[in-house]
This record gives sequence, C-alpha cells and structure tokens, in this order.
Amino acid sequence: MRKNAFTLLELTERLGNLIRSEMRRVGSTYRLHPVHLQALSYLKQANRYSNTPQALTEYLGLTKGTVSQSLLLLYRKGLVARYVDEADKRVVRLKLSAVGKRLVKEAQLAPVWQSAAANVSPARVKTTVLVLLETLRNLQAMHNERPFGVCNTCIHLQRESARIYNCGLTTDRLAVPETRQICRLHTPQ
Amino acid sequence: MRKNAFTLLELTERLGNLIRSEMRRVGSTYRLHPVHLQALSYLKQANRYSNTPQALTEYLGLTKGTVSQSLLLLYRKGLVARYVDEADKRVVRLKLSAVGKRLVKEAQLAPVWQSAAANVSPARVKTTVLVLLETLRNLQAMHNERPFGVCNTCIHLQRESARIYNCGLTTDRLAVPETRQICRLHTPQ
DNA sequence: GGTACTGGTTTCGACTCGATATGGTATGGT
DNA sequence: ACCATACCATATCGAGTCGAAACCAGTACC
Repeated sequence: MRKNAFTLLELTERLGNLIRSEMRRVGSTYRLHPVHLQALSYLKQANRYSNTPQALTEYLGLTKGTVSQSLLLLYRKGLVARYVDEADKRVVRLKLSAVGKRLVKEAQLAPVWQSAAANVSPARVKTTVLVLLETLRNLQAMHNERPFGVCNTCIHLQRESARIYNCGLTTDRLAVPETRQICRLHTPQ
Repeated sequence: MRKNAFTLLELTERLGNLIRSEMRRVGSTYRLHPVHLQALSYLKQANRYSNTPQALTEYLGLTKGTVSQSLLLLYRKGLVARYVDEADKRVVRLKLSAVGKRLVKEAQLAPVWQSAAANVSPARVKTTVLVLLETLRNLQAMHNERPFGVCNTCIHLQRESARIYNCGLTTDRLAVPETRQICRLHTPQ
C-alpha cells in the first residue's frame, strides 16, 4: 500500500498546517508564535531530567541557538523562570511561572479537536492513535531522535511497592505524579 | 473517549513537527523553507481553478501578503512562472517551471514515510487515513475553510461518457488527468 | 594543569508572517 | 458613461524565527 502511506503523509501534513494556523490564531492574543505555545506546553509536562533548553531543543527539532532566542522571549514575558542547576552549573533549569501555567490552560486547542473527532468510533480512534504512534517511533528511530514518552511505557521504570517507583537508568526515586510526565530518556518497551 | 482525542492531537502535532524538520533539512539544500516546498508541491497538483495566489493562500492558511512574498522568492529563483489571466486581468496564474517540477520530484519526503509505515497492516493504515480525513473535514468545516480535494470525490463532477467529464459548478469540460488534480472548489459528497 | 568536551548564549543574515496601505480590475446601479 | 464598491494582488514595515558559527563558561579526562 504505497499509495496509502503517501496519503497518510499528506493528511498529517495538512492537519499539521491546520494546527499551526490555529496556534497562530490563538497565540496572536498573547503575541506568541506557534513555537512558543509548543515550548510552554512541553515545559508544563517535562520531568526533572527534561526541563532544560537542551531537551526542549531535541523535542522541537530545532537548533539550540534558535531555542535560546525563543526562551529569552518567554523569559522576558515572564512566562518561564530560569535558574542554574546546582550540581552542574552549565545546565539551566526551566519552569513555567504561574502566568505561564495559566496561559497554557487558556490556549488549549484540545476542545476543538474533541468535537472534530466526536463522531468517530472510539475503536477507530484507538487504531489511529496506535498507527500514528508506531509511525512516529519509526521516524524518530530513523533520525536517531529521542522518543520522549512517559514513564508508564518506559523500559527503565521499576515498581518498588504500591506507591514507590524507581528509574533504573538514573537510579532515582520517582514520585507518582512524576511518572506521568514526559522524559527525554524514555526508552519504549 | 476524550483522552484519545487529545492524544490524537498531540501525535499529529508531533508528526507535523517532524515533517517540518524533515522539510527544513531537505529544503536547506536549495535554500528553501518548508513553506516553499509546500507551495511548490501544491502548485504541482493544482487544477486550473486553483493555480492562483489566492487559492494557495487559502490552502496554506496564511495571509495573502505573506504568500505574495514567498511567491516572489520562488519566482526569482526561477521555480514558478507567473502570468496574468486573460479573462480577468486581476488574477495571476501560477505554473511550475521545468526546474520547479524537477525540484518537487527530488525533494520528496514520501520514501521515508513508506518505510516508516511499512510494518503496519494495510487495513489499519486505511482506517487511519479515513479517521484523519474525517477529522480534517470537520476542522475545516468549523473554520469555514475549503476542503481542497480531487474531482473523484466531488459532488460537482459529472461523467458524460467514458472519457468525458464535466464540472457541474463551472460547467467546464474536464480532461481526464485534470480530474486527478486538487481543486479549491471541491465539495465532498 | 592542560585539553577536549558540553550546555548555553550571542551575533549575523535570510526569511516568515501579519498589518496596513496601495494600485489595478471587475461589477452593479443609476 | 459614470461612480461606488468589491476584489486580486503587490509593497512596505516591524517583530520574530531559524540555522550557522563564534563564543563562553563549567566539567571531565588524562
């Protein structure tokens, strides 16, 4: 099915453009570009290994210089806080400010999508999600990119007891809410 | 299934970003941005009602000023030709030059996608395509945007005989290859 | 202590993008 | 024939993206 793979590409491209347009529209209220909204949304979800400019750069697929610029803008607008890491003074830790968190909540695109996909059967949506996910993983693997997932689906997550988790890679103890965040060290099972 | 609709949004967004990155990479060879490649690819497929700056503007979801700029760049690089319409001298007709056509062929992303989706069963890919298409149509309808499809799936296409088609909207006769092109007047059945 | 490496920032130039203004070109009414 | 209005496209401006390359700490290794 070469033909359908091509259609898939076109559709995703088109939907991607639509999302961008929508982000532009929503973001213009705050004088923010799509990439800014994406950065904020990422930072809201990023765990402690992933809240750095470096991680954001990998996530967005841009260069570090570019991301540095965008972060500067977000900082000047008071949407993110930056502080240097104690252990390694080269790395900068990023955190959403209260205003930033509120903005991410306000600027959601999700509602529009929910109604757009409302008439599709849950089973079909699920299939779609799985297919897209597999395609995404494959593409990322081809480019040696990190998959960026949550701990539940990570090979390194170890359950010690009911409420205690460990990361086998960093040997850190993880709080339960933290296992729902996005990690740049994520390795799919 | 609110949750899955949200996941769908995230996945599409991520795949969209990946496509953009890839386009940036491919386009950098020719000093072109993603938007330029998209414009060229669109012009290659656009039928006679849809090869204008206006149509391209709607397709890309940008403003006419912006698109005018990008077209100027493509023109200066000798990738597209522009000439004024005889019937209505306000409108400009766009056409890929030989170089432009060659470039579109070279700068394909499709092969990468085909291998990325190679292990997914055709039936599942088909489901995915249908779900995404429906979502796209719904989103476009919500924003009063044009769907931009090919004649096969258009309500206005009339078959007169084996090889003769008509467009019921413009009352023009259509050549067979033309019915496979993208039309901005497309109305899904 | 020197050297290589790494995370981030800065600077530069080409380009996007929306907003606004402008100039041709139809169209419809009087 | 004339005018107002709508429409298609272009031009200009300013803020910002984006990659490339230079640069500047800290860190790690020997």
